[in-house]
Amino acid sequence: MEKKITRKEAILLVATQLFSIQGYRTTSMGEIAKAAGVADGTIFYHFKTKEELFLAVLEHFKEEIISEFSIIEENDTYKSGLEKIEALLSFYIYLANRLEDRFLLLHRHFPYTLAEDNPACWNHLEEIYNTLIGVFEQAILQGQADGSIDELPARKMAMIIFTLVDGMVRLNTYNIYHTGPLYNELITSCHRMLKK
Amino acid sequence: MEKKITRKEAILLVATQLFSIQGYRTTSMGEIAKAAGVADGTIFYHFKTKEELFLAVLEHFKEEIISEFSIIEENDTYKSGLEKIEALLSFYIYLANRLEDRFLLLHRHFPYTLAEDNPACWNHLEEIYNTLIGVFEQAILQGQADGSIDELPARKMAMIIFTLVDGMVRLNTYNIYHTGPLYNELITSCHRMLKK
DNA sequence: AAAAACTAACTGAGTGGTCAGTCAGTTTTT
DNA sequence: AAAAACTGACTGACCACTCAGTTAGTTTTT
Repeated sequence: MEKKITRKEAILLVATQLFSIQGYRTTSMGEIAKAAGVADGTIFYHFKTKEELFLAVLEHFKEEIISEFSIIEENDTYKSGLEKIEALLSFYIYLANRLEDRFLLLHRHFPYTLAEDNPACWNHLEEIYNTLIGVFEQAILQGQADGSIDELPARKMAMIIFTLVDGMVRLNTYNIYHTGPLYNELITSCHRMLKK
Repeated sequence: MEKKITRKEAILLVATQLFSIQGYRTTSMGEIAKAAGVADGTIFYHFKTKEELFLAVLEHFKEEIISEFSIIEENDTYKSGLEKIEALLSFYIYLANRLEDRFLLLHRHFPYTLAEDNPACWNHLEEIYNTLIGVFEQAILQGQADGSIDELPARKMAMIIFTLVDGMVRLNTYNIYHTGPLYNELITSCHRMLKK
């Protein structure tokens, strides 16, 4: 028995793709309606405004991110903290590929502009970043406990590593450089940065 | 004797700021005209379309970047390649602060979307990135010659380092985290990455 | 069991507003 | 006087959002 997708879910799905790929301003509500196979008015029945629809998209992504990384966190069978960092880097790149459109959304400017005067938006973004940076921080702390990682400020180093891997994902989606061939250098660089 | 600014220059200046801060789609030609103290039609006298105005802004930024880094390249009195990397990291952050709006433009999505079907735009972006990455690459090669930097693939490591600084600048402008306190960790991380 | 009443989901034509680009005419420069 | 620079009212296209009404399904009444 297939669970049949509701119209509201269809709208949210299509909106995620179009907002991500084309951008918020560039995507019209009519376009979303058409792509979702729904009348223009139907969107406004489920989501009061365009902004509210966008926030629903962002909230859904937040929940997805948290869920993905909590699975990784539980399944914690790495030998050392340093090895866990390497595994997390791989997973981050894998996830950014699998959830390509949502990560693209995170690399657009609109969410951050909206966040300036929309506390709900700001909270979603903060939770997303806290999750993404948090996993690296935990691995660093673990590595410092087991002796595989040097005594460096854990949170700050986590931000450095996040910045690096996220920057690579971003550069890749912008199509200026293909960062795929940089994978080995990413791993060894982080290794050199952290090891005792 | 002040060199008096032409109307065309005034339009270009205002357009740079507004496109950077507000975004391309969100900024109307009327808004630019008003801010530049010029009639709506005047913009179209100097720039045929909005897209052409944007390209002029990007081209101007490209020339600015190239000029800034060629000065640094000439004034080359650092003891070792590794020390030059550190100096370049500082300069990058200093420049990203001084040319805040133009760097913001580089972190928006529109230029990359436009580049997909506009070769001129693509060339501007490529030259900008080649300049930014090139300076790090040269410093690495120099460091490998003088023995201060390990034998790693120079171009790839330059991209890694660029990604790291640029990602920090970007994270900072998005106001989620203030990356200023990460400056020391940035320097030491790059040092650990590269040193023999 | 049939009819009536009610309800949530949905529709699409219509509205007011915005915006890139035009153009006929005016002002400034050479 | 000719050319170049400039003006601002105007146009057609687009867009977020509204709303009066339709449809399908459920509950209540008879």
